[in-house]
Amino acid sequence: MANFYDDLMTHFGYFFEEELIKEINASGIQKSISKNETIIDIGDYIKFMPLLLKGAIKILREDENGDELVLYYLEKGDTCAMTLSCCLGQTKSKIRAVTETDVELIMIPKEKMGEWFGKYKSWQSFILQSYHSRMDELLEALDTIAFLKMDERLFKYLKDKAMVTNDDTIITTHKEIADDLHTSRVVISRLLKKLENESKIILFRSSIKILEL
DNA sequence: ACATTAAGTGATT
DNA sequence: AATCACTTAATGT
Repeated sequence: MANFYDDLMTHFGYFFEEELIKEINASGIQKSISKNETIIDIGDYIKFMPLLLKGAIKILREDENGDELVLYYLEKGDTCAMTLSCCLGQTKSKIRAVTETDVELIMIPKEKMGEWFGKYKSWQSFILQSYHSRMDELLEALDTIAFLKMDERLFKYLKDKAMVTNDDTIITTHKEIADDLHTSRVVISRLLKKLENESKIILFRSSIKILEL
């Protein structure tokens, strides 16, 4: 008999009243997803709203040419603001969500969202707060792109990545980073080399160790 | 040993 | 910062 009541309590217990936790426990579906899976794609209709229990999810935007750009990461205790607006407005997703690590989450049927919004004050403020913090992160991402140079963006990207994976060694290739930051591999290779000379990182084949956190 | 993939480099725009 | 063309090094079969 699968039950995630305890997980719920540890991650959301301080936030939600017990009644609500029980409701989530009753109507949510727990899912484990392995790393690098696309859980929501652009154009998808969203039927569930995810509550993240473990792991991290990368939120991406894609342009007409299929080029990607990372917007922000979701961590445990977070939810995706996009699903909120999609569920409410019945529109398609405008972002892609890819698991950055192995992930455990609870899927909540979208019908419950509106129902709980009126019923539980804690749910209401949770949704509102999520919106707020997602908006902040979005603005931060915008600032990063608009005002920071590529080398600073790159270092911030590495630190963010180390943060969400809880590991100062990042397993990735220069190509992948280039795709995430929407630039070319050559540029990343050169900037990484520069960071290495500044003793901020150490480069290996297919992995990078961050020294300055 | 050979092919493939990741990373480094110089030159050009 | 992007692109090209090429090299070198590590890995896979």
